[in-house]
Amino acid sequence: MAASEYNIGMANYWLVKSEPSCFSIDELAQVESTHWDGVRNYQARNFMRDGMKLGDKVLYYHSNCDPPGVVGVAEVSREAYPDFTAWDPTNDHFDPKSTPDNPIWMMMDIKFVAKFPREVSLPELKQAEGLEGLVVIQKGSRLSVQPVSEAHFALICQMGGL
DNA sequence: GCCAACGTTGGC
DNA sequence: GCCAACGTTGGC
Repeated sequence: MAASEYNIGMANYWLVKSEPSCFSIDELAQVESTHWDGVRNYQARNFMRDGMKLGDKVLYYHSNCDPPGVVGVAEVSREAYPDFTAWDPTNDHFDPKSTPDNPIWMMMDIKFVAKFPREVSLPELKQAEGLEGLVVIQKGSRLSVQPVSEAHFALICQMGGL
């Protein structure tokens, strides 16, 4: 199922990507909770704004590293609100199209839940039986916030040793 | 570091 | 509205 076809109202499980050199699962564990800012993709924003509800569980994925993969679980601790980093000209993700009166980008808060006893690498995800259709294993999948089915979520947690 | 895939921008 | 050019993502 393509992400664009996903029925937003039914999703309770998600996957977010972060480069560990930027913000790793260990850093999330240390700060307990953080705002998930800097998303500048409309599809990802729409998932945050319209789909992600308080308490929804989130797979935490490390991208752009070796190996990439799912490293733990977080949960939504505050639903979408305007991403104020878009209004700051000194911020890397500054976007002059967004203003306090008409914010176009959203962020949310997530909190740490658990780190997997073992990382589930991207090659493992691709090889696993039962993960067909998982967005992150599709070729060219760049979406940084993705819906995940309940069955896929449960299987990946099991693979990670939770 | 390379480059394919993808999203966005802007000329027309 | 089309599409070429461009910038970014992220696996490899």
